[in-house]
Amino acid sequence: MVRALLSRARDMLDGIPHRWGSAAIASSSASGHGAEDAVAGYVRMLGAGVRPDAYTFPSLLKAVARGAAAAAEVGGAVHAHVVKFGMESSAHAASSLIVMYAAMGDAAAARALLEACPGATGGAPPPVMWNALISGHNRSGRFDLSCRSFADMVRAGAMATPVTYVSVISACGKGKDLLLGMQVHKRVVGCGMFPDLRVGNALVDMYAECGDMDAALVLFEGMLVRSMASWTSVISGLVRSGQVDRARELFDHMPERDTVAWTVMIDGYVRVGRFREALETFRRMQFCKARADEFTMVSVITACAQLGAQETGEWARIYMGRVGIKMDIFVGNVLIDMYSKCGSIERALDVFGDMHNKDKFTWTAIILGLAVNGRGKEAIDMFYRMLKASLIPDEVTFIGVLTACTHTGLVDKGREFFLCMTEVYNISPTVVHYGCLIDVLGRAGKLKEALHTIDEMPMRPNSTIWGTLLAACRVHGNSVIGELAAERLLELDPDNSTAYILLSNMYAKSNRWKDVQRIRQVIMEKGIKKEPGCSMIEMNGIIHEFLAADRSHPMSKEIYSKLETVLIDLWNAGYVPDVTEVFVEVTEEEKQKVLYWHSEKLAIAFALLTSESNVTIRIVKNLRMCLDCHNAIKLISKLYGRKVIVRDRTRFHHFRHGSCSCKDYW
DNA sequence: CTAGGGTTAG
Repeated sequence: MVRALLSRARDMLDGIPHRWGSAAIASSSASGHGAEDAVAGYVRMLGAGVRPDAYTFPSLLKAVARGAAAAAEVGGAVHAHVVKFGMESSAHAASSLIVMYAAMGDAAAARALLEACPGATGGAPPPVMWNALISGHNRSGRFDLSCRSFADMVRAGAMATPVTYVSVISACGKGKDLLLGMQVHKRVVGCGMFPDLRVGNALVDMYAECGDMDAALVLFEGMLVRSMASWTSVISGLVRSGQVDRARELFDHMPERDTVAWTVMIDGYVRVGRFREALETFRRMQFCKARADEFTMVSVITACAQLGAQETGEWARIYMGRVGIKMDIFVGNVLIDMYSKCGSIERALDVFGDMHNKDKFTWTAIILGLAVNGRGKEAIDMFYRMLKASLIPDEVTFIGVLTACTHTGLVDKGREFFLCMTEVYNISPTVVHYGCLIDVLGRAGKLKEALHTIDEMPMRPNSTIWGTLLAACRVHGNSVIGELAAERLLELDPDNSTAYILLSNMYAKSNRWKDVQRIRQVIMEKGIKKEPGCSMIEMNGIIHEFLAADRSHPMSKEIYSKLETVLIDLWNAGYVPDVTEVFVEVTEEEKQKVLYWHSEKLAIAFALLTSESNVTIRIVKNLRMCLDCHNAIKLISKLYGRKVIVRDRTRFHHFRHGSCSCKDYW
C-alpha cells in the first residue's frame, strides 16, 4: 500500500514545480482560499530557489487538509514533494501527511502511512502517529473511524497521551456516542491523567455535546483551572438544550470573552428564535471591542434574515469588508437567504452571481428565494443550472422547486418534480413535500386530485396538510371539500383558530352568511382566540414591533393620528373596510376599529411617518395577511406612490401601483 | 497530534 502511494506520488514528480504549480492552484481554488494561498506561496518559494525544510510541509499539508476532497490531487502532489526533498523521515511531515489523508477521507492511505512509521525503539508506530490518525478522522467527520482507531491503538499497545484522549473524547462528543465517551472518561481517571485542562475541557464538551448537561456541569464546577473553552462548551451545551437564559447567565460571569464565546451566545439566541437579542448581543460585542469573524457574521446575518432587517444585514455585509472578514461560502449562502427573506431578490441574485464557489446550499437558497418572491420560472431554471453544475439536490431543494411550481401555477411540472425526487434522487417525500404538492394542486383548483393525494399519502396527514387544502377551497369557493378539510383539521387541532377563520372566509366567499354567523357563534362559545398578530419593521437599524391595537410605541400618538389621515385618504379613494375576517363579536363600528388597528396598518403608518417617499417599506408579519389589510395596502401603494413589501407567514406581497405580486391569491 | 462557534424548510 505504501509502495503504491509512493509510486503514485513519484509519478507526479515530473514537471514540478511549474506544470504542477498551475494545476494545483487550479484544483485547490475549488476548495477554499486557505489551500490555494498556501500552495501558491509554496510554488513561489520553490520558484525563488528556496529549498523546503522540515517546517515547510506540516503547515502546507494542514492547509491542503482543510480543503475539500477536490484537493486530493494537490495532497498527493505535496506528498510527492515531501518524498522528493527527503522529508519522509521527519516526524512532523509524516504526521501531517497522515492527518491530511484521513481528513480527505482516504482512510486507507492514512492507515498505511501509520503502519509504515517506525517507532522510536523500532517496531510499533509511536503515539503521535496514532494521534494524527484519530485527529484526521475527526476532521473528515468520520467519528466512528476515530473511535475504531483509538481501539486499534490500545490493542497495539501504544501509550495514549493527553492529546489522544482529547481527540477521541471529542470524537465521542461529535459522534454523540455518550457510552463510549463515559468509558474513555473512566480510562482517563484510571490512568491518573487528571487534572489536565485539555482533557477536562474535552470531557466537559463531550457531555455537553451528548446532552448530558448534569455531567458536564459537575465536571465544569469541579475544575480547579478553567479556560475559555471550558466555559464555552458549557454555554454551548446549555444553548443546545434550550436553556438560553442560563447560558446567558454563565456567559455574563465569564472572566473574559473571545470571538468564539460571543459567537456561541449570539448563535444561541438565533437557535431559539430570539433574533433581536442576538443582534443586541452583537452590538454589545462591538461595544466591548471584541473581534467578530465569519462565524459570528453567519449568525448575525441569519438573525437579520429572520427579522427582515435588511438595513442591518446590509450594514453587516459592509462591515465585513471594512474590517476584513472574509466572505466564505457560508456567509454568501446566508446573505442570499437574508436578501431573499427581505424581499430583495435582485440583491440576492447579485450575491449569488458574485460567488465563485457554489454548493448545494447556495443553489437551494437562491431557488427558494426566487420561488417565495414569486419568480417561479427562474427558480426552476436555477434548478436545471444546479444539475448542470453537477450538484445533487436534497429534500430542501425540492421544497424550493415545488414552492416555485405552486406560485407559478405549474401543475404538471409540480407532479413531475415530485416523481423525479423519489425516482431519480431517491429522496422519500416527507409530509412537507406532500404539503407542497397539495398546495400546487389546490391552487390550480384541482381540489379533488388534492384530496385524493391526501388519501394516498403513506403517512398520516397533519394539520398543515388539511389547512393547505382548506385554504385552496376558500380561494376556489368549494365549500364541500372545504368543510371536510376543516372537519379533519379540527379533529387534529380543535382550537385551531385558522381553521375557523378559513372556514368562515369560505362561507363568506360563497355568500353563505348564515354559516358565517354559525361559525362565529362557535368561536364565541368555545372562546377561541386568534393568535395575536404582530408586525415588525426596521427603521434606521432599529426594529419596531407592533401588535394589534398596540399603544406601547413611544410614537404611538403620532402613529394613530397618521393612521387616521391615511384612512381618510383611503375612504376618499373608495376604500370600503372588509370586516369578513373580524372575529370578535362586537358592533359593526367596533369591528372596523379592530381592522384599523391591525398590526400591519400601524407599521405602515409608522413607516409613512418616518421614512422618505423613495424608501421601500418592508414589513414582516407573523400570520397570514388579512383581506382588509391587503386591500388597504394596495391602495396605499397607489395613493402615495410607495413600494411596500409584506412578508407574511407563507409568502411575499410586493405592493406597487395599486396591485400585489400575489395576484390576490394567498 | 493540542479544546469551544457557522448555511437551506417546517
